[in-house]
Amino acid sequence: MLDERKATILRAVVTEYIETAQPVGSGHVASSAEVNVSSATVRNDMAALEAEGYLAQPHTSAGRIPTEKGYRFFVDQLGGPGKLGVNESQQVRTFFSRTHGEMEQMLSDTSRLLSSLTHYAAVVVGPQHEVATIKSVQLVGLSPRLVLAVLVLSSGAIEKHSIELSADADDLIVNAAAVRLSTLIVGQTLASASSIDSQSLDLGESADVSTILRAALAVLGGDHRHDDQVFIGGTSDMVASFDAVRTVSEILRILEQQLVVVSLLEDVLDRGLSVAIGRETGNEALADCSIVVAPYVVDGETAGSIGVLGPTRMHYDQALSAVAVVANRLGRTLSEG
Amino acid sequence: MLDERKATILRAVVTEYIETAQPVGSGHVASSAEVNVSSATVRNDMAALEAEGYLAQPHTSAGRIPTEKGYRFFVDQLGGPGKLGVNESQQVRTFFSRTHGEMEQMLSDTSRLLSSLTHYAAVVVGPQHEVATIKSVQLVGLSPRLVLAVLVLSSGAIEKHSIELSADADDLIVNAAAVRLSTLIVGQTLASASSIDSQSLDLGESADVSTILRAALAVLGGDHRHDDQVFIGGTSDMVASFDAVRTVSEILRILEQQLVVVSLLEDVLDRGLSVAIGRETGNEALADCSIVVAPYVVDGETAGSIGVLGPTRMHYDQALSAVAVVANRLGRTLSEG
DNA sequence: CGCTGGCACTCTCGGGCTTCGACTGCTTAT
DNA sequence: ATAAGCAGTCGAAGCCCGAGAGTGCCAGCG
Repeated sequence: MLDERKATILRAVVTEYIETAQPVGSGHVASSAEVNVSSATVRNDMAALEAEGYLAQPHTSAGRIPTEKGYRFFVDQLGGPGKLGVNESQQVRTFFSRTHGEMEQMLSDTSRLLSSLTHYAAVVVGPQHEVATIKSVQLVGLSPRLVLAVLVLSSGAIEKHSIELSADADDLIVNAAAVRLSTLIVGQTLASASSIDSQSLDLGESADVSTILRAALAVLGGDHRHDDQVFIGGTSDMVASFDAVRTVSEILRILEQQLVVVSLLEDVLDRGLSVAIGRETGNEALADCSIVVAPYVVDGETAGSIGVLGPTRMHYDQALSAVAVVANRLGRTLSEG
Repeated sequence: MLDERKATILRAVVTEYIETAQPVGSGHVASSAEVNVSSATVRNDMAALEAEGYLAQPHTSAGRIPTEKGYRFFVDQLGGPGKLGVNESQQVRTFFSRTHGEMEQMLSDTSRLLSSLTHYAAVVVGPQHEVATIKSVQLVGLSPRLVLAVLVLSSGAIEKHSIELSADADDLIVNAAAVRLSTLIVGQTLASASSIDSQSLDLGESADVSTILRAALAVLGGDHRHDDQVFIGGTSDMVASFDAVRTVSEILRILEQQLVVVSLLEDVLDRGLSVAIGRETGNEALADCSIVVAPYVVDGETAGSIGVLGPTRMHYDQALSAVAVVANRLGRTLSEG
């Protein structure tokens, strides 16, 4: 597709533009170390690259800027994440050696780590609950008609659902229901628990108990996509990469919708990508942004994903390695527990 | 301090500046409805107001801009929150009539509501756990040396703490400890539970059980300030009020530090204020921001606080009423449960 | 004595103009 | 094919100037 020299020139333009945010002229490229031809030759090739859609000119007599296609080529030929700098890998190492305990805290800290590594916004999507098994279930009556179901999952995550009853229930009944519920679902995964047919179980129970049981199972079967835990950090860093407040506001609006963020990451992963550039993200408001994603694996299963969101002129190599390393370590750390 | 006319003029300048973000000249003020003197007279008074520190001039031959002192006077003479517009109160009413269930969800939604009412960033600090009583406590063994303590509070909130043991513990022992722990702390408040002297209780227990108990009580006694739940919404709206990306980035950096945000609000409340203007916030990075806060009361006790963060040229009356109304309704809604 | 109209002055903002410089594309020579 | 040179283009920066908004001050008026 592109001969070697054109590829080198394109690489040089992208690198330079990422660094300076200024259109890159043929002179700069020619004087760069990797290119050993005159600026005139570079000009010819750059004109060809523009014709093929890799570069664009803001206006005549300005330098060239990479298009999305240009970034895409650049990213593809990087060929996977490289190594992290020494400071960065040190930072990752000490982070994961110190971290322990509460999962939320840890995921939140991870998003901070990732944003501090990349200086872009970092997104950490917590493990899907579907695959975790239920360690314990408890029903607590908060008021006569309000019962709280508290699930503890093997991952250490906690899920709670409130159940509103149409009739008062006293503690004895609630406890009976809790015991029965435990025998039914402890040890199962959330997914299998939620598929229990509530019709098949009301044998031998009192009416009150089975009412609660049915309500509880119905709640469990509800939409678990809302339970995705999302941790976003480093928005202030990312913002500094843009110069229009307008753009910033739009990006923040996206980030405030956690469901959108999650599906954004999943979409990218589903398409088998680890980087989405500009409109590839599938979101018009992110036309000036790129996303770098990686899934992380806990106990052999893909559990969740992490990613960074930055400008299209992102330091892709650093972002790729940071995301890859953190995803890897995060998965390993969560597997140990 | 200020005669009636000067006060009216100051009011007019502040109102106009909040609206337009442009320096206000004597002509505009003179032609406004409340002022019935000539622009020359207004000029004289404005010069006096500037000398007294209420107004400032970006440069000669520009109009005047309110200083912090000017805003302060303006806010003080507002005399408490006014009424909300009909659309807004309708919005609040439908929100609180629909809301129910999970506390986190509700607080998060509340921050969305507040930001949509004001178009500024909204902060909702969840109820302090100290005052809630413990409804239930459960110990779940996740791995041989890792036990998760799950507390359900009367407020419906859940607290979880992981306990790392120095020796393996099997389920029987964990269960025994859980039972004992329940009798000790259920019904108490978190504060009183955490003050239980762990020395006084190891009578008659097996060594394993009392080890777990001591560890659990120690964890409960830990720093609860980290447990403050903070929900921040509407940053994208707020951002639109500023024009320098630099400023925006600094403000976001503050908002990312939830502990800072919480103490910011509490500081303001502690000083007996409901509005902090510019440097009054005590944070240099918020020099261009103002904060409007209100505590909310659950079951007669001050439980938490809500607030909005916007530019110093904020619509104070709207923000004050929105915060007041939402705080009121939120407190009432949480009291019912 | 306070208010007002008038006046001279100041300073920013925007348009128009010019210069400068960084590019490009093309043509021609090697 | 590559390089060198050259003419042409276009934005950015500087400059000037006029318009406009606003001020401060002063003198006169009720």
